[in-house]
Amino acid sequence: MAIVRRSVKREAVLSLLRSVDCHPTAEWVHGQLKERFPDLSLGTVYRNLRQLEAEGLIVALGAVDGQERFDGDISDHAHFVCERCGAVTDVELKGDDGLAARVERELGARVARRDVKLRGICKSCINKDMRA
Amino acid sequence: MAIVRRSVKREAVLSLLRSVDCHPTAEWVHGQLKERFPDLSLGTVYRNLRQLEAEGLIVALGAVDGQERFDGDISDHAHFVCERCGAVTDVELKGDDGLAARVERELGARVARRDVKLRGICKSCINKDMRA
DNA sequence: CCCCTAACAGGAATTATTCTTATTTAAGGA
DNA sequence: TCCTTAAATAAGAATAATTCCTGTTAGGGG
Repeated sequence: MAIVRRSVKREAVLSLLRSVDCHPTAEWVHGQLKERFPDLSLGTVYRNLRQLEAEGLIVALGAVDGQERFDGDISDHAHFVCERCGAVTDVELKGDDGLAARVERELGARVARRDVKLRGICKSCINKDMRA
Repeated sequence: MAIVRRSVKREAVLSLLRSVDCHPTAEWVHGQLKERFPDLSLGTVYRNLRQLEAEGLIVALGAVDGQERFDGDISDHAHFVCERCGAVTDVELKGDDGLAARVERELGARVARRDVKLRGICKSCINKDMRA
């Protein structure tokens, strides 16, 4: 019988990601959990993030300014990325546009997930520009 | 008056990107152009790719397997990314779904571009799995 | 012919991420 | 409780894509 060990630290990474609405980097996660686990190493955070992603419990959103972002919300939704400050905001996606089905038909591929990102300048960066 | 110097190498990078339908990495571009410019350095390729992107003449698609991919086709279209072999395929996008407009309204942001990616397994990787 | 500036090669530096190794931990059985 | 075993870990080394730096070259305007 497979020994199923739950890692307390991995659970902590997962629930942290689920509890925030930002889209943290590995380093941010490490900083947050350092309080509760003073000996937490950055390598452990990376390893657990990768494992959680492999299990489909979290999603990697791609790098913003050279650092990977993670999302604990695995529901189908889009993201707005501010190219000025790097902030990532969730955006509701209404229904399926049939794109995945079309790609499966036209390319003979199997589509596992879609990833919709909008890039631009967020409200607060626009306001900063005004004041400048 | 601004001195506008055309860089032969930058032009070569741009027209190479425009002439292929794959979505190359900087290293691939460097390898291709090495024939014509034996002393071409990888740093120059990176610099020119960045500059072309800043000018809006090419698009950076985000990293696949740790390496940035570039696209010389700046028309609004989606991409299918094979998670097995890393191949990137263009997918036509039919019209605007109004998402960008909704985000501008709801978030007060300015949306510059949308980026739609589908991930999964491409046809040829599916076939490889069959044979295995 | 002389500046001025962009462009360049070559290589060093940076840095996010992964890998390695020795160690610790916890679960389950005896 | 003690032992076995495999996952989990910390710490730090290693990797590798990308950027930065320095000295040099070359073209165009004046």
